[in-house]
This record gives sequence, C-alpha cells and structure tokens, in this order.
Amino acid sequence: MQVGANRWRFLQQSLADLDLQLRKLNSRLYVVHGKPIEVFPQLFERWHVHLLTYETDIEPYAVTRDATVQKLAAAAGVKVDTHCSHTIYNPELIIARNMGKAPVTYQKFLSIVEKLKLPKALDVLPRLPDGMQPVKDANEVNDTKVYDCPTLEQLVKRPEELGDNKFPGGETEALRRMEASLDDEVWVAKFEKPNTAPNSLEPSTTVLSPYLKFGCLSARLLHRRLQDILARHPKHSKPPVSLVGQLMWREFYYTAAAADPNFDRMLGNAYSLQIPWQENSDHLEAWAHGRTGYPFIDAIMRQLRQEGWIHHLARHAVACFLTRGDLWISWEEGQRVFEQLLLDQDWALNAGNWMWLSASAFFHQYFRVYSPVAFGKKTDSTGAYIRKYVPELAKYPAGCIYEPWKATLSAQREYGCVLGVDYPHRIVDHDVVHKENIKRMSAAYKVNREVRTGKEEVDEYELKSQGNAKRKARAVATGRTAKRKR
DNA sequence: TGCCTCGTTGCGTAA
DNA sequence: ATTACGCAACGAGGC
Repeated sequence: MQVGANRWRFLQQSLADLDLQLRKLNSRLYVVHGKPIEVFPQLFERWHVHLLTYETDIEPYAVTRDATVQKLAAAAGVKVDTHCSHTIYNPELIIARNMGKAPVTYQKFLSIVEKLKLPKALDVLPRLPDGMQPVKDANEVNDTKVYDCPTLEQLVKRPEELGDNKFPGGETEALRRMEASLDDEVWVAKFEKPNTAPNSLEPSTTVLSPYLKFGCLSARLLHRRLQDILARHPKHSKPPVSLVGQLMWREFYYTAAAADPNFDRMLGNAYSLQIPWQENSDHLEAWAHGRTGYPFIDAIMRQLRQEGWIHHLARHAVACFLTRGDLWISWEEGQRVFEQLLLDQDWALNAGNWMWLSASAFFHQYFRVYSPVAFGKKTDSTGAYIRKYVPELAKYPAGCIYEPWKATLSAQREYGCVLGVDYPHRIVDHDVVHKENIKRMSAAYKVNREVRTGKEEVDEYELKSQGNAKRKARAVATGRTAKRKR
C-alpha cells in the first residue's frame, strides 16, 4: 500500500488525538508495533487477555489477517467479539437480502436498505471503568513509553512532501468539522452534490471523508445527525445527490467490494469490463504530477498532491482524463496514484469510483466525456482555481487560462509563461483523442457483449478444443485469470 | 423474448 | 437562465 506523507501525518494526528480523548476517559492508547499475527499471541499472554474485540473489515488483506488472529485467539483461549461498525449497514446482510449478490445499481441498493433497520449510533461514555489498564507481569517493561503514539518524525519518512496541514487528523477536528457543516441547516437540507463546485478555493463540500475513513467520525453518527436536521426541513434533497445520499454511496461501494476480493483490479473482477488500456509512462507521469498541459487537470492534480483532498467532481475530471476520456491508461494506475495521495484513501471507494469513471462498471454512458477545458469553466469562469494551483499561469487572462495554447507566443511572453518552457504543451489534443476513445470504448463493450452472450456456447465448446483464441479471450473477459482468490 | 425507462453530476449548439 | 437536441447509443431492471 502506497501511503504519502500527508496521510501519514493524518494518521499520526488521529492517533495522538485518540490517546488524548482516552486519557480524559481514564485510560490511554497503547500502540503496539509489529505484525498482528506475531504480536497478538505475545499480548494475550503478557496482558492476560480474556476478550479481544475489533471492528470487521471487508478488504482482503484485513479479512485474511483477522481470520488468522481469530485462530490465534481461539488457541490462546481468548474470546473474540467483532462488530460491523465502519459502515451504517452490514454489507453481508445486504448481499444476503439480494439473493447472495451485491446490487450493481444504486437504486437497487437503496430499495434494499430502505427495508432494513437502522443500526444505533453509540453515545460516548463519560468515563471508562477502573482497571482497564493491561496487567503487568514480571517480564513487562516498566517503561510505558514503548506504547506511546508514534511521532510525526517516526511516521513521515519524506517530510519534504508534506503540504499545508489543511485537514488535521483526529476525532476532535472531525467533530468540529461536522458541527461546522451541520450548523447551516438550510445548506444541509438543500445539498445537491452535482451543484457543488469542484474548483472553489475553499471546499464546497464537507471534507468529512478522511475522518470517516480513519474512524475519527462514525458514519452512523453523521447519518443520525443528518436525519435529525432533515426532519426539521421537510423539503429537502434526497439520495443520490443529498448528503445522506453521499453516505449511501459509501455503503454501496462497500457492499459491492465485500463480494469480490479482486475489486481493486480489472483482471478477475466480476464487475469490471475488460478494456485494452495501453501503457504510457510519460503520460502517466505527466498526469500524476500535474504536467498534462491542461491547466484545469493540472491544478486538480497539484491540489491533490499538496493538500490530500480534491472535490468529488474534480476526481471525475482527472479520472476521466486519464482513462476513457483522453490518455487511455488503466484505471488501476490512477487508483495507485490516488491511493498514495488521498487522505481519504479507501480500498472499496477508490476502486469503485475508478471503475465508475472509466465506465468499467456501474456507469456505462461512456460517450459522456468530461471536457478538460469546459467543465471547470462552469463554476470558475475567471480561472482563480488554476491561478492558485498552477501559479506559472497566474497572469493569463480568463479568456485563455483554460486553453493557454490559444495565446500567441508574444502574448505568452507578456504573461510570463511560455509553453514548452515555463509550462508544458498539452500532451494530447482532447478534441481528437476523446472521439477516438469513444470508438475504443464502443469496441470494448461490443467484445464484452459477445463474450457474455456466447458464454454457454463457449463453455461446451472449450471442453472439446482447449487452447483456442476465443477461449483465452473469454477467460480474460470473465476473470478466469484471477490471481487473488479468497 | 423484446421493448421500454432510467441512470448522482457531458458537451456543444440552438432556441 | 433554462431547456432541448444530436451525439450515436451503454447496461440493469422491470414488464
């Protein structure tokens, strides 16, 4: 897993705040270093553990790890008590209610959860009971500093990559942020995600995603608070565009991801269309570092690298650009870059959204392509966002800041930024490539359709003639080459 | 089977 | 400002 400096900092701050809050409750945080399967058996013995309790997780790495820890606990006579609390609903329950399959449309998902009982959000205890400290035995180190939170210096190996600490980690900041957002009840009630700006200078949305991801904020608590507010405002927006709708998107992707351990890759992924993406390390590098020559795209990618958060629609614009829109590079590559840079990096949400944007799964209207020029203009016609994150273009007038190649050479000199010298020429011509790529998408969908409708026929056929090309193609398209199995 | 509607957030152009 | 249409046309789900 790639973890950039900004997310390491967020984790460190979250741990420090958690420790602080626990100390107010008559306890503290004990941070133990090492691999769970090696460390837990030692702790069971050293601390005379009777009960191990933790939150369940759907990510394959965590599922495997937790299964091993459970076995070790059983062997040590430790009772295990797990809770599904990271999401509002239990993904497994939704899958069970949908005849063993995760719903692949949001509306279908909603129709299922609307019939489910809403789990309670727990209240915070005023104080933990005494005796919640670990028992020390003769071998225990007296210096409890070994259990202290890691420091920033210990976690952040490349401090030069740290940006402004715009979104500090921790529950305290999470609750402060939530209250600040919920304070304007009319705004909450009217919220419609498509009408929020991806390129405002300050976030136009709540930026609670990093806090939900790290468990600083409970999705159930936020959901309950939203419902309380909506009850007072009968005329309110609704899923999928409302704030509750945003939480439901999170649930939607968690449910889909829980049903497929290959959710984060194309091959062997039951949801993903198989598309012949092409490798292009120069283009990938230019995209990842904000050097595509498209100011709107570059501004977004630079904001991501500096601050660790970009608006959801900004993610749409750059994800479409990397994949089906312009560069025709695999969504897995984009996923890797986001994984490193996003504070709110989440296995299920990152993969699910990349599949959505690349029209590989869940979303299929691939002829709807975001324009790297026009899209940003709708909410920032003057280009203030570009001037902030691509400062070399700061002197370009509104008329051509989204399309600097339209400025004459003498004008470029006048604005203090010559293309090819101070800022890159655009690496592709959107008007040309996006039309080619729509045709490529059409062809990929056609192959997928043929493979799908010819399935039974091929199944019989392949028994008799192993190794033919059609069989191979189908194996790829249906995920037969899966490497990761649960 | 086939047909229809709908789908979180497209763009460019026209009225 | 808002709406409609062509673009060339997807899959899921329901009947």
